[in-house]
Amino acid sequence: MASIKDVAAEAGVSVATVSRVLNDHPSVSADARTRVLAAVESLGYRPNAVARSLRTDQTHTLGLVISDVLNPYFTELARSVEEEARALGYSVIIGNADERPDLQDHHVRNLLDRRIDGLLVSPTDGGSPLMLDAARAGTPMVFVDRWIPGVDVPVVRADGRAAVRDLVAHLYGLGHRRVAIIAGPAATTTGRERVEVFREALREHGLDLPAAYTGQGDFQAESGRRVTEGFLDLAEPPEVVFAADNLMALGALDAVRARGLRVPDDIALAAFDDIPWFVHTDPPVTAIAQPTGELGRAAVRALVDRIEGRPGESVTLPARLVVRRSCGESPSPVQRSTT
Amino acid sequence: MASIKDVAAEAGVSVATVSRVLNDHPSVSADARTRVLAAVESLGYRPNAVARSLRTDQTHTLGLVISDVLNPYFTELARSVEEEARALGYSVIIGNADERPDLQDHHVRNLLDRRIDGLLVSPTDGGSPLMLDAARAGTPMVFVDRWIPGVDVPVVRADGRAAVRDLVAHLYGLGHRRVAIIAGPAATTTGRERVEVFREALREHGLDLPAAYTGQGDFQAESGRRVTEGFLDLAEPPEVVFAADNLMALGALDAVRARGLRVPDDIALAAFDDIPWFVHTDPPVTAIAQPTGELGRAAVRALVDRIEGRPGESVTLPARLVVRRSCGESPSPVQRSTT
DNA sequence: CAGGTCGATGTAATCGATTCCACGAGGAGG
DNA sequence: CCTCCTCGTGGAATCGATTACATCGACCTG
Repeated sequence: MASIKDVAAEAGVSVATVSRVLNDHPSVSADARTRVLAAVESLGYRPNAVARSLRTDQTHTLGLVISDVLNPYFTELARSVEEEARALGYSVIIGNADERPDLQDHHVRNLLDRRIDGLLVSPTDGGSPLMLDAARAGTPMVFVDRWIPGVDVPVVRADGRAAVRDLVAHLYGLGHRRVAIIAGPAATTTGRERVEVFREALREHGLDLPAAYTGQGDFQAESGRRVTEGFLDLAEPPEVVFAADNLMALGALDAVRARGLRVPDDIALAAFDDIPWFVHTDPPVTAIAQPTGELGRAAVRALVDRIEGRPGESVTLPARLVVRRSCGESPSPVQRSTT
Repeated sequence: MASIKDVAAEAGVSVATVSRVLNDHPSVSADARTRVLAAVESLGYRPNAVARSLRTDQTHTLGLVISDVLNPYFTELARSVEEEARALGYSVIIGNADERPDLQDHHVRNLLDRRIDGLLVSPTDGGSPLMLDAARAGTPMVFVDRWIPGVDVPVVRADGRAAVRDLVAHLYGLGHRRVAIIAGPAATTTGRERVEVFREALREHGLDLPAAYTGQGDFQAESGRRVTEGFLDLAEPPEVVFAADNLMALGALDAVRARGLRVPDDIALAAFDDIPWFVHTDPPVTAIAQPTGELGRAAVRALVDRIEGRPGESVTLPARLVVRRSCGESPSPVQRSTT
């Protein structure tokens, strides 16, 4: 690989001049500039980003640690993050935590060692010391979707409260009274919050969320299957299952199908997170849709603001209910989705 | 951030000794070693990967440029790639080309600038000069899923020939005669190959694949929708549509549903690439399943072999047909999938 | 015409690691 | 007791960029 020295030699100037041309510094003569550019061209020279980073202490790279790449929600998030970052002149390195705190820490450490300019995390647990230290040490950081309470880091997320309330009203209107939830890990904010919000909304309708109807999942498909099987084994199974993310809903569908039962006739299903496939599942799944792309973009903007010395604010956007057929047919045609 | 100098000062030794301890070089006294480790611990020192890479000319990082992150097939591939790479001591930087050659080149350039040790690509087109140059210049490289013919780079992929033949036999057995395909971009190997293999298999049954039944897609959902609408507008629409990937199958489902038609009664559907959601679509989709995880792992092994100076071989694994209900019910219970 | 300013350029320090080479101490062997 | 190794260690070069500082004309101005 040609280095800046080779270019300097070829153009008959010093490395300083080459560097100036490359970073278009004003005081370079037109003559020198053309000679350098010609040399760059003929040698196919590309600056070594490693050397540049060492010197400038900037990598123009963002780290993104997501909870699970197999989850279409996070995939879409990752895509919008990369897009916005690219538009702002940054690259993104993605780490997949697979919902495991140890893997999450592995990636955070790795990204920090690579001296990324900023970190975007959707934490899988409540308080990795590593991340707390990094935040305290001043590493620019933004939480997206999930967060760690009590840490002074901007949070970009969706508020599902209103949508969950709409969902419960919808379920109640369809006559469902025995309602269950497949929760996410209690160590995550979204894991806890979705249960609380759901329970609260139920209470407004005078409904209860008993322990037997509160299954503990981990946001991955297999746990959705397991919990749903537990529900179906109960003497009095619930009439509806609300999965706190789309993968656990997939697992729930697996479990129901394995028993030869049908949604929504035998048991109804709703999910947090809407994804394109929910339109085509059997039946189409009623879900709470987050403005995923907008979240990703807002998170990047907040992070880049922090990196470049501007404040960088928390953002909360509303989620909304998308009614389909997995909870039963609505007698009154209210709130029907267009899809 | 503490540097190696700080550690050296704290431990009362030279930076050379610190470096030796960190890379466990044999000739360091036990005394020095403990002092250095204590200093590392107390300062919370972590070596700067950027500086290290500059000196050693190794980043212990692989670049992975995939065609589309929103495609679950590539997501699964990315996951297995990262897993295997991690096991072998490498990190992975993912670039999403979004099926666009310009974006692909952007990422390849970016990765090359970062001096990644090796490149894993699933090319979106037939001959990016950038990649050809890189390959010629000796950058360790491996193609996965798709490849560029005539370039001396190992290819790790699935062979769908037998599975496609099985699929056609299945379709023929169900009485289908007017068969259409939604092809991928002709610039990709898989885009071309899947059509050819399909046409060949049809010919073995005396069936034809007319131009009107050969729609041009781009492996993304929207194109599947568009092509399927075209098919449905024909005076004599096909009885079956075979989508060359799962996203175009999703688009096809959208189009069929938008017309108020049903699969498989009005039109049958099959897809290349199997994904978990196909079990739960309405109806469950008959698909050709690739050994995705195995492909990702084999690709990483081949690439790391190249990087570390070993040969690094091409690998071809068989794909297989998974029959579900989207092509119609089989009168004879042959070849039914277990899922 | 002297002095000052400005534009273009080169020299060299620097970032944080790794590693070659030299050096001194101590032990083995003649 | 002298020589020769070996072992542990430090000094300094190096990787490829950026950038502060010095230099040198050319030009402007009083």
